[in-house]
Amino acid sequence: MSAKTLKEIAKELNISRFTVSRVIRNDKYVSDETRKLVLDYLKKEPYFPNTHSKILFSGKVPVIGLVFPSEATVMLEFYAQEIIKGASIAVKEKDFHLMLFAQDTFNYQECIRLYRSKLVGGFVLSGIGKNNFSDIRQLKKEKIPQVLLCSHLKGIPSFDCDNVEGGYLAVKHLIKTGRGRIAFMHGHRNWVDVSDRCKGYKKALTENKIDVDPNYIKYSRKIIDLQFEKNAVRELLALKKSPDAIFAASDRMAIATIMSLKENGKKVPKDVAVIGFDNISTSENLNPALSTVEQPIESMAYIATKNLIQMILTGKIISKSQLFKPTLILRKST
Amino acid sequence: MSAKTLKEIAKELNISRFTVSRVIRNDKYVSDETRKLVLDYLKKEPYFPNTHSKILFSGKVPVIGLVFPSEATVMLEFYAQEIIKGASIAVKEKDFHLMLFAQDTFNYQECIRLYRSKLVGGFVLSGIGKNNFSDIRQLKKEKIPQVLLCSHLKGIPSFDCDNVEGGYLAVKHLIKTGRGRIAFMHGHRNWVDVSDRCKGYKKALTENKIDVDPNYIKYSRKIIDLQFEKNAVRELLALKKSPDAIFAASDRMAIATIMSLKENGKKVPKDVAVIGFDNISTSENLNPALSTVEQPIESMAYIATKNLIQMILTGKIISKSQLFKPTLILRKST
DNA sequence: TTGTAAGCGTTATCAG
DNA sequence: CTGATAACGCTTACAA
Repeated sequence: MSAKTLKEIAKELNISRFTVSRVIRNDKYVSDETRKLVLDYLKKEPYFPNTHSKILFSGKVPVIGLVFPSEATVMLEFYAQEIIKGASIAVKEKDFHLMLFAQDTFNYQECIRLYRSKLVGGFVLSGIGKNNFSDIRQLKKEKIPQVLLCSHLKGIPSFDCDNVEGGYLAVKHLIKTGRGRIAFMHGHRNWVDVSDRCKGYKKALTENKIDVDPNYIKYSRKIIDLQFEKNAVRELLALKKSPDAIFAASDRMAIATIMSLKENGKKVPKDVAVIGFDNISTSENLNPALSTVEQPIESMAYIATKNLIQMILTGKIISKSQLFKPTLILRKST
Repeated sequence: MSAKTLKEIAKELNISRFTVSRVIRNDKYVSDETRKLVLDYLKKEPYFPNTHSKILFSGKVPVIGLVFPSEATVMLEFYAQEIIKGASIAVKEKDFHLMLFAQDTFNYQECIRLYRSKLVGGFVLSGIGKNNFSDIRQLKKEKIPQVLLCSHLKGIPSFDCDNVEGGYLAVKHLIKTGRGRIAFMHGHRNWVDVSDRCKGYKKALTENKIDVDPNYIKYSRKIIDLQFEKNAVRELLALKKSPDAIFAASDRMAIATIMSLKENGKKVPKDVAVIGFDNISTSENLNPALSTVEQPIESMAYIATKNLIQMILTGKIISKSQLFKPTLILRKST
C-alpha cells in the first residue's frame, strides 16, 4: 500500500493540498475548523511525506554513506557491529539515514558518483589505508563531506584511537611486569594504526632504556597471510636471545601467536607473555585469557558520524580531528 | 561541488534539456551532430543524474532496508559482516542500494513509515524472534515486500539454515564417536533456530535409541545471561550420570562451556566432548580447536536479498522460502 | 485564512 | 529530429 499524497488527502476533504500541507507543517495560517478537519483525518489515516520530493526540494541529502572496503576487513573484522551501532545512534538523533557500501577495494570514483547523484550527503570512511590517501585528497578537492574512522590523515577530519598511546601502554605494562625482550608483531604496513602502535612500542622501550632490536619486529608483507604468525613465532624463538614477551597489534594475531607458542612448547605467560589489541569478544574466553588494549570504537563511530552530519547540515568543510584514549585490559596472558 | 543538471548542460550547449536527456538515455531520435556535441561535453564533465528525481518520477525505490534488531545480536553477533557482504553483492547486481537500520527492538511501525515514505522499497529482516511474528504478519497485510533471514515463518519468504539438520548432524557425530550421554545447551527460546536445533538433537537421539533426558537440556531464561554457561555446566556435572558430551547451540556458548568444564577439572574432549554451532573465526584458534556446524550465511543473505529485489521489481509478493544446508566442521573438541 | 503559481530534476508523450 | 508540456510530491512566495 502506497502512502496517500497531500493531493489525495486534499481531494477527499475538498480543500487544497496547500492547506493540508500547512496543517502538517504546523503553519499558523489555518482556521481552527479546517485544522481540526485535517487532523481528524490524519488520525485515521497517517500521512507519510515522500522523502524524495522533500530532498529534491530542499537540496539537503540526509543520508550518510558508510564505506567498508574489504581490504580493511583485516582491521575491522570485529568492529563492524560497533561501528554500525555508533553511527546508527548519531544518525537517528538528526533524522539522517545510514547507507552501507561494502566495496572490494576503496573506490573513490564510486563515492563521487554517489555524492553527485545526491544518493548520499557525505561519507564515513572506515579503515582507509595509506594506499588510498591520494583518493581521499581527491574527494576533498571535490568538496565532498567526509570523515575518516580508524585512520587519520592531515587535513581530513579523522576519528581514530590514539594508537601510539595504545602501543605505549601495552609495552609499558610488559616492562613493568619484568619483561625485557619484547617483540612486536603486526600486519601489513598499509595502515597508519599499525605504524602508530609501532611508534608507541618504540617509545616505551626507549623511555625505559631498552634498545629497539629490529629482529624483534615482525610484520606481514601480505594483507592476508594465514601462516604469518606461525612463521614469525618460529623465527622469534630461533633467535639467540628469544623474546620473553610479544606485543601483537591485534587480538586475532595475539590468539594465533599464543597457539603457535604452545605448539612450540612454550608456556604463556610463564615463558612468553602476550598482549593483543582490540579486546574482541572471545579474548576473555581464551586460555589464558588475553590481556589487550581496547579502543572505544562505538563512541568513535558515533562522534565521527555526528561531526559529518554537522558538516553536511552547515555546508562547511571543517577539519577537526579527534584522538580517542585506549584502555589497557589486563588478564592472564601477561 | 554539486553535479550539473540537464538544464545547466543544455544551457551551455544552447540546446534543450530534452535533447541532452535523449543522448544520455541513448534515444534514437538525435542527429549525429547534436549527439557528438553532447557526448564531447560529457567526456569533460561527466553527468550524474539526480537519484531523487528519478525515483520520484519512476515510483520505483531501489533501496533495500537491512534491519538488525539489537535483540538478535545474541544470534547475529558474528554474522553482521557476512550478511552485509552477501546483501551488498545482490544489491550491486541490480543497481539497488543498502540502507541499514539498527533498531533497539524490532519496530514494525518504523518499517511501515520507512516504506510508505518511500525511503526503502522493502526489507531484509535478520534474526526476527517469535515475539515479533505478529508484527511480520502486520507488514504482510500492508503488502510491504519483506524477507526473513536467519528465521522463518509460514507464509513469509524466509531464508534460513536447516537448523534441524544442523543439530542432527552435530549430535549424530557425537554418537558416532562413542558418546551416549549428550546434553544440549541453548539460548533464549524466542528464536525458532534454537527450537529447530533442539529438534535435530532429539531426532538424532531417538534415531539411535537414546532416551531424551530433560535434565540434559539447559536453556537460558534471559536473553543475555553471562553466568548461564557456568551454572549450566555445574548443574550438568552435578547429575548422577553427568554428560560425556555437550552440544551448544552457538560457538560463543560452546567456548564458555569449554572454559567452565576446564575450571571444573574436566578435560575436553577426553571427559566431555563439546560441539558448537556457527563456526566463528576464533573457534579454530581455541584450545582445543572447536568442532562446530557452519551455516552458509553469506549466500543466505545473498539469495534472500536477491529474492527481495525480485519482489520489488515485479511488484509481486511471492512466498518462496529456502532452507540452506549446514556443514559439519570437525576439529579437536570432539 | 485559503488557493494559485513556480520550482526542485527527471522522463514520457505530443506537437512542430 | 527537436522543443514544449505535463507529471512525480513537496514547499515557498505571492495573490485573492
